[in-house]
Amino acid sequence: MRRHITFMTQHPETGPAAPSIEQVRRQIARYGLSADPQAILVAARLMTAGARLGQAGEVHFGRFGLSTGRYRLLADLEDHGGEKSPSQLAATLGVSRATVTGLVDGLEREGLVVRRPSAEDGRGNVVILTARGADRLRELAPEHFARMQSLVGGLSVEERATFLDLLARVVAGIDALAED
Amino acid sequence: MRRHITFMTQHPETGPAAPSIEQVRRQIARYGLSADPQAILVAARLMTAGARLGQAGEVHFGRFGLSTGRYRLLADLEDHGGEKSPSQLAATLGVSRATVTGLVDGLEREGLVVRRPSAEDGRGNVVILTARGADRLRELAPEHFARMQSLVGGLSVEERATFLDLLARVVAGIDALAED
DNA sequence: CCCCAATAGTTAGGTACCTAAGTACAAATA
DNA sequence: TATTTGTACTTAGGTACCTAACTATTGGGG
Repeated sequence: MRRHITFMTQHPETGPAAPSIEQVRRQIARYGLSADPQAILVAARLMTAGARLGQAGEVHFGRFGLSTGRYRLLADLEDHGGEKSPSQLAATLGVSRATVTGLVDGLEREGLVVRRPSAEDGRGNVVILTARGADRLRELAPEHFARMQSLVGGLSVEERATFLDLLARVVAGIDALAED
Repeated sequence: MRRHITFMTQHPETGPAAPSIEQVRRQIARYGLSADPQAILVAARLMTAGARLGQAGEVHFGRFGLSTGRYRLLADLEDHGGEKSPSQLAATLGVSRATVTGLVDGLEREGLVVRRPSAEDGRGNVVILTARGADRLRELAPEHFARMQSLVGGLSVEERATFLDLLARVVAGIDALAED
């Protein structure tokens, strides 16, 4: 039971080419810098992997008539009893309130959530998961979790633990990328 | 010497909340599935990290009046002698030709590249890196590589090697997410 | 020699993000 | 009590992606 999805149905086949260590060395040399090629390579590969993963995620969720952002909103909503304000959603999803507005717009068009004015706060809305929305989540769950699991299926339990640890430490360093 | 950048100048402060193992367990239980919570957690964290890294990357490149996509195009161009067709760029960057059209549009507006009709192929263009474009790359290189390096600065050389290996194996499994 | 399929690039429409500005309402303060 | 400050959400405009459709040109097969 596939829906009218007009995006992300073709396999792009491509995916960003992972940079090679030689390419990195060449770049560093070109500007006469003293950076560690291995470190740069790891960072570059991680960014490439992140982009590829993001694109694959869109294809994945597209199969269910959703996008990554819409799925995350729906799942977060269900995790919170099916009712939450846009501001709360923005905070836990880590996106701006404007983005939540857009996501809810789309989900509401599809009938997966509804907006109701907040009882306590005259300024606020409450986004409510509909039965249709809950159905959609239930429907995609088996395939979703199976695919997520197969994503890291090539790693042993110990390797996954190691990966989780290393990943967390890199994530902690992400702010170094953007800090003033 | 910062440029007229109107996007991504505020620190969003937020960043997607990393899912907890309990949250994952709850989701799996809700649908009566038998997925391995640890595996799901790793996959979810990786997707979150990818998204965060992508956003941080935009902030990073925004400091130089560029975006991740535009920087990658510029760098690839320089790596290739400063001249390449849009199709070739699309292939190595792993994006669609339509996306390259948009990226080149922006870069051409800024005077960092120019489009010239191809001599061999009447259908084709050649995108050429301008002196201004090369200057921009040279200008941002020190800060760029320093930040990239500090991104993985929390990892030892051995850990980085391990991370690179594990990452490659996960990337190899990415297609499992989107395959038919 | 001509036609037709394949390719190069652009355009149109859609999605997710962002920032900044605008509107409505709440809460704190003078 | 009136004003000011802060918060909630939306809207406007911008960027990067995507697919699908369209134009132009190339190149192979009848």
